[in-house]
Amino acid sequence: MASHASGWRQRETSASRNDLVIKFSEVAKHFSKKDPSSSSSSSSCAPEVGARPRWPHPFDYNSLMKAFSDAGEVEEVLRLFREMKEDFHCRPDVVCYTTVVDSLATANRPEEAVAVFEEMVSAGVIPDAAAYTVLVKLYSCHLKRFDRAYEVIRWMVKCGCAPDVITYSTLIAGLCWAGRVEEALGVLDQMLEEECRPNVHTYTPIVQAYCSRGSIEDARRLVDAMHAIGCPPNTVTYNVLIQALCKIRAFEEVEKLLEHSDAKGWKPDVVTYSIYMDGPLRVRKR
DNA sequence: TGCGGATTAA
Repeated sequence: MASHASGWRQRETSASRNDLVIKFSEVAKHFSKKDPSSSSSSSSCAPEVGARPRWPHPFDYNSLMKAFSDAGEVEEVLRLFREMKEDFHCRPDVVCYTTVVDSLATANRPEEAVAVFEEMVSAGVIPDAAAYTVLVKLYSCHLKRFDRAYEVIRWMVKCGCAPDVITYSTLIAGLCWAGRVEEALGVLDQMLEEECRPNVHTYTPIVQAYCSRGSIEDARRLVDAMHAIGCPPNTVTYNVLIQALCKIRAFEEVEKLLEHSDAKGWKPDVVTYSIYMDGPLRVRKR
């Protein structure tokens, strides 16, 4: 494997192009074997507009609302939410409220998302960590209102609901996307103090932030540190790093990472090869 | 048995 990538970098030969085609077809075969359903997108799994649950119970409503939410059909989510309350007098529970709030937040309808959260609280439904985390995501990732995000976390603590890894990782991701890496590292420290163990989802956005500001050395160091502290980077983490390395044309290093992927305990996927092939091809096109 | 988290792109 080491030979073909350095081939692309050095010269444009038909042999290296053939290698690329062969590699690609291998990868394609691998994925079609492994996951026969991967061709169907999430939207094709969406229920039909106007669908109703079999039973007017929160569980059934939520399953349907979630399916519409995943498909980006917010109006259908809201229709079901209204229907369960008004037509069936079926009281939504935390899970239902969280699905609706998240769906609105994702659809960039923050005011409505907050209104539904408030409705939940005034209906006497106690938010859990997932419900609060959706609010943290809204303020941190969507609105970049970090003051509000911190406020939500203080609020949940006060209500006796401890923020968990996902809550903190969500906040960290928002900070990283906003370029506030140092602050994200502060949140990481806070997690450690509270003995809330970070995982790959916590570190990967930080790796990403380092990469996007060009601090590749910091990214490399963090990836190594993840191995050392028993939170090994996975394919997503490596994809982030590989993309940054391709951008600075460090194809030899990418090649090494791929070569040692087995030993490091991760497997390149479609995204990896898509990044990997795009890099050298883009350079060659110049 | 149903809710919240990180990556690519034409």
